[in-house]
Amino acid sequence: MSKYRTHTCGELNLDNKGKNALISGWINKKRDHGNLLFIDLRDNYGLTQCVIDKSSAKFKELEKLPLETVIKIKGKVIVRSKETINTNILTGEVEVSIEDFEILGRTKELPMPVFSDQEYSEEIRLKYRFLDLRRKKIHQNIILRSKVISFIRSEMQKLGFLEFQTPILTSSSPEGARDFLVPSRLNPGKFYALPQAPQQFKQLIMVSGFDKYFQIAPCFRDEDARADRSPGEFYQLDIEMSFVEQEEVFQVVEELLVKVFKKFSDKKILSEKFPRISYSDAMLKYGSDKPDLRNPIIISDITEIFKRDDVKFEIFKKLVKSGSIVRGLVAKDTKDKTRSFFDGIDKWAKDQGSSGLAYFTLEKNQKISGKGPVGKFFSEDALKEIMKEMDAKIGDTIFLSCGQKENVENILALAREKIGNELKLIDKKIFSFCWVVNYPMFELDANSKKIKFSHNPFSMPQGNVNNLDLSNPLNLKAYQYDIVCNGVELSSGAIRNHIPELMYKLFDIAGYSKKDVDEKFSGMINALSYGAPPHGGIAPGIDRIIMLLADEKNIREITMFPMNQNAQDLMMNAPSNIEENQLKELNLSIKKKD
RNA sequence: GGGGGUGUAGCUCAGUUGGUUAGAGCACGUGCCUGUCACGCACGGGGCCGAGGGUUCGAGUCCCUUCACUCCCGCCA
Repeated sequence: MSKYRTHTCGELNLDNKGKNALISGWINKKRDHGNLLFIDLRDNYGLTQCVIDKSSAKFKELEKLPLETVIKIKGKVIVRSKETINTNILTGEVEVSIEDFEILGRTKELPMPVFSDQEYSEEIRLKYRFLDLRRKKIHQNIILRSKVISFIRSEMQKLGFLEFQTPILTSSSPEGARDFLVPSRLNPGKFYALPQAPQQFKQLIMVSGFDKYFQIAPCFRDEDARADRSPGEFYQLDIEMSFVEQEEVFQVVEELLVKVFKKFSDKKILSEKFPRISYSDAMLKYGSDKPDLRNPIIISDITEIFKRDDVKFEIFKKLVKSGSIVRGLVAKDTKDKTRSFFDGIDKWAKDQGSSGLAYFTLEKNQKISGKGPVGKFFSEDALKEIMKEMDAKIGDTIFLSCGQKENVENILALAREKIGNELKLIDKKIFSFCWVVNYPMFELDANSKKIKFSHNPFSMPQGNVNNLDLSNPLNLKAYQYDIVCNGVELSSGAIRNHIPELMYKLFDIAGYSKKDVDEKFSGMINALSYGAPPHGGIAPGIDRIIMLLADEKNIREITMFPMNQNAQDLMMNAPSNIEENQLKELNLSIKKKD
């Protein structure tokens, strides 16, 4: 028998009636009636109410113990009278009558209460993470995370995938995010980099003939944090398969994600066969490559309307003449909304850094007219055309943005979300997945005006690989795909380019010479030259999946020991200063900041 | 690197137009209370109002600087 317990705190019920029990845990809550004391004892599994009255010699001592003291209680399981049953806890039909107890771990005064639904500052939560993690909601989130990862692992194994570890100390790569660097003692002046993803390794695993690989892989990127993005490290379900085309990757991932989301959430999956949307369609209709498809609002391009003579909206017309575009969206059935609602949207848009949103509401008395600040600029014919183009009806409001494509996409994507929320168009009880496909291989860097890889440089371009027209690289599409769920980018993947000659050509377009490629990607390019199978994969973000399942907006709520926004661990005091001799060994010196 | 928000008791927060001794709930301490489950009641300890400077007869409150936390933009193949 265990020295500490015969049962956990979530275990006792009517079956244990009259039995002796030994339970250990934290004092979650006391209710002291002076002559009668209730103690809720908590462990990982649940709560058990324990009771003692003043006739017991132990009463006085127990009464004095502060919350969160760890104790062992010895007592008898007794059945609660009907009116004192607590249906909120697993053990609510019984309680333990305390005969003896022992203090296992004392506590100082708590810097933050454990028993409370209150919210606390991140600072205190992160510094005392071990207390924070005792609290119910986050404790359950972390358990959920563990279960999801175990489930994924076993499903992947069932699907015939093999799990492999890849190095944590590897080489810095020029593409992508900023690397975390680790100085090498044995190779003075040289550095390892922590992997941003096991990208090259997983491809090397395919070249090595292992066929189907997965890993719950830590990834390290030294970029600034966001609510949904930890600084430093995050986890991906890294997957790679040989001898597959895009569709075969889709099949595996759809099946897996549907299983995971069905098992761990009550929310409905809108379509188990994820709809596919081309990147260009997504940018047009949703202004974003991570559209929230729960939101029914769709963006349309009506630039042409502003070239008509019966449209007098001179500001937009002038901009259109000089190359701007006009796109807009329809807020359905908003004729009864107040002026302040519309102005609020316009003001909000300006706060987002745009030039604002023009709007008018469609009315019909004798004839169709536009009501609102810019409504008068449109003839009835023009309005009819707009209604046709945008699928708008009388009583709807049209919001318009005019400007450079990128800015228009941006503000309308935000407006779509904002208006969708304000009009309560977004069903919070569903998951709406989609594939975004046909990403461009290259894009123009806005600052340098140079052509760069738009996603992953190792992706396979679409078209006949033996006779690819590279004269207009910006038109080239790649077998590159993302999964988006409820507006969250869940994963990114691609069919890889396994043909070295083609890879040199593509890198050349992005400004890398053959020599550059040979140096920077030596492991990969070398391997591809010795008989590489066609292969492809994907890497769903574990943290984001858990966030969706746990319905949390902040990644720290599903991360056991996260860093704060400045990439500091307040509990462990990382990063920290190091000893002079450590620096010396590494041949490093710190330049003082002035 | 840039913009917004917050900072008052151990914790969560009030604090009016600049005006006496800065409040509440929880936690902690003392006492009362035998069926509570957010138990109740009474009393008590606890404050460099993030830090520094300024305006003023007088600053938690106004101004400047700075620090911390957070959200967003940039960044994140």
